[in-house]
Amino acid sequence: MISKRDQILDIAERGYRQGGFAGLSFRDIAAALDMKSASVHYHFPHKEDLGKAVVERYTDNLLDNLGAPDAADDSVKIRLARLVEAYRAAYAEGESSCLCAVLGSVSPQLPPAVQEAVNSYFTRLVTWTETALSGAKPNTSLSAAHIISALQGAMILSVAMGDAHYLDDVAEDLAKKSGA
Amino acid sequence: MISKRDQILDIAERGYRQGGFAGLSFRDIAAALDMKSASVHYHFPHKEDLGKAVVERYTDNLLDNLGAPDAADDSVKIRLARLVEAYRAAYAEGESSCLCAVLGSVSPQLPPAVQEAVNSYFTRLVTWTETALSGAKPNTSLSAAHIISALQGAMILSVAMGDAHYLDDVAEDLAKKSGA
DNA sequence: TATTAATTACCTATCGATAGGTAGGTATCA
DNA sequence: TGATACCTACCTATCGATAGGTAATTAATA
Repeated sequence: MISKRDQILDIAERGYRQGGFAGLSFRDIAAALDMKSASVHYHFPHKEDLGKAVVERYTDNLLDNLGAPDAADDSVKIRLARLVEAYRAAYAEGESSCLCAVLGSVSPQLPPAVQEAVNSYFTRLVTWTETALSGAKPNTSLSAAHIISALQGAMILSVAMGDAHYLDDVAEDLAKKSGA
Repeated sequence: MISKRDQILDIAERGYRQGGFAGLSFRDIAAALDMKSASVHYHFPHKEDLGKAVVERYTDNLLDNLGAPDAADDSVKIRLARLVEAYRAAYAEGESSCLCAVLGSVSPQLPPAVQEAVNSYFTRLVTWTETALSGAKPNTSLSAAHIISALQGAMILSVAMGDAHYLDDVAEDLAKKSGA
């Protein structure tokens, strides 16, 4: 049985990804769970608390799914394929953006704790990708920041145009460049 | 002398880029221009009208700055440099995202007219880039969608991390790949 | 074991602030 | 005189947040 707290986090994550931080209210969440907004405040006193918790859980879940970036029995290609697949799956469920693309693009206007959580998301993800890349042939034009940028951008294009092919193209391109 | 309508558009563009569509109100705009919110409604009756106008002007301005994508006396490298420079300049003034990255990422929740304007932005920009790219050596791994994705993503990283180097790196990489 | 104390997870009701939007009046011009 | 560009004054709906209360569960104690 899934705790009410986690249900709130689920609704909030979906809501933020679809409409941004300012686009989802305590009442929206309460309505979706058939409860009162005051009860949502019980679990997360301030909106900043909720935003922070959503982003942190999102980050932890993603890194869990990605697994170790330095497992000896994985190739660079396999590691990057896991990364790309995570983004494709995220888009596929609900045709919505990466949470941290949505939030990161308006970072200056976010509550400090949420800002920091988003910052941490990107830091951890770039670090993961850098580690995953170590051992790649140096002549390949792959860099961690470039890969994350390309995925984030393609996700936005796909959402804005309602067409997954932008993300698919980047996936294919990355698969090719990461060799056999 | 700059018309009040254009001043509203200026404020709205900056506001949307920093805080998203839901993050800027008629009252915010009025306060910034030392007028009343009812007067903003005089120029743009509904928020949807304002959003649409902001995106359309943004798109037109960008394409104006980019110039013709098929001028005979320009190389592919020069054209792409203009594109990249437009994005770097957009970030530099206010360290804020591309308007259509902010809006596009929450597209499903935007008023229809704004959604269409954002869609049109990406369509026109990808078309421009495709034309600008024609004539490039086919062995280069450059595609219009990839370039736009990379720029949008890097811009988000730069805004979220408060560090322009993500955008700079993509710029450098693109310059290298587009040959002499 | 029975009683008490605390805690959990909600509720109703309300706060001041703010959202988008409107009706109708007023000053300034061609 | 009529259009333009504002204004005052207001509306309804919603925002995040808080106060105060209640039933059910759990922990501690006599």
